[in-house]
Amino acid sequence: MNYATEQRKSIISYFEKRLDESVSAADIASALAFSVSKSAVYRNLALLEKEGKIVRVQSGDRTALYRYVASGKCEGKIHMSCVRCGKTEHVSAEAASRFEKALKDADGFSLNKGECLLFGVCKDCSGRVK
Amino acid sequence: MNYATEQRKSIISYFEKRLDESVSAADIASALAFSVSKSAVYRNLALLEKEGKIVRVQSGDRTALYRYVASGKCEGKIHMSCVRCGKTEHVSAEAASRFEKALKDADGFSLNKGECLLFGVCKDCSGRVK
DNA sequence: CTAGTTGCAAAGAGTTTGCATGGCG
DNA sequence: CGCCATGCAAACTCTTTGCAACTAG
Repeated sequence: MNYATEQRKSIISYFEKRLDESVSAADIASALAFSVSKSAVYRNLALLEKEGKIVRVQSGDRTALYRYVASGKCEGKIHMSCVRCGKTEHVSAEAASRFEKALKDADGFSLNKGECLLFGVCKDCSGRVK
Repeated sequence: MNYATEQRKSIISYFEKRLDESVSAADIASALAFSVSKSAVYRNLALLEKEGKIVRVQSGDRTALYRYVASGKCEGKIHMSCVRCGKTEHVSAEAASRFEKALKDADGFSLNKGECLLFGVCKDCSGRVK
């Protein structure tokens, strides 16, 4: 099962070029409009999510965003998104693992780091006036 | 502006009875079906969000969830949601503030704690077999 | 050849909006 | 009385699904 179709390859390669970004189904569908249909996009997103190659994350509005994790580059990374500029970055490894441990110890909660998206104001924006 | 209509009061009182829960527009609309219309629910949610009385949080699927923060009970609390049982709890204050500080120091990122929802497995579920 | 996959269009779910009516202050 | 808010239904957006045709293995 799971054929390597042209469509699937296009979608994966789209993700591979955007390792740190969270992209929506619409982003993919419009970028690949000539080679992949909208339904194939949705079906492959569901498949890839089930395989654990991508992770669904929150978005300010109500569209689902997906991030590619199969490359390992974002594996186990907590992402933080700036509410001013929208940029998304990784939480530094030390802060993340210390927090993970604290959560485990204090609350008995095992964090799924890759699924978490934090909100706040990034370094670049905290200087600026609102 | 912002009249205290019966509908608005009903919605706020609905939230006040569920301080730690994240509720959807549909939850409210069906609970108050006889006194508040669906559009009034959505319009009031938008209003309350703008006023900062409720916060919108992520949900596994694509429906928006809202949490009441005006009571102060959840103010500045990071919430964590169990991906197995769906329960949502507060991250203990120490873990949260230590993490907040680490983020600030290491990454220059100012966390909006109230807007964050973490995912993982809670104490009760981590014992159980999947 | 067979099971997984695709496209298209239609169906769904959740949310938003236009408009006339109703109610708070 | 004036302005904001409500109800209802229609409009929208994003996502899912049925089905026949197609294709990777």
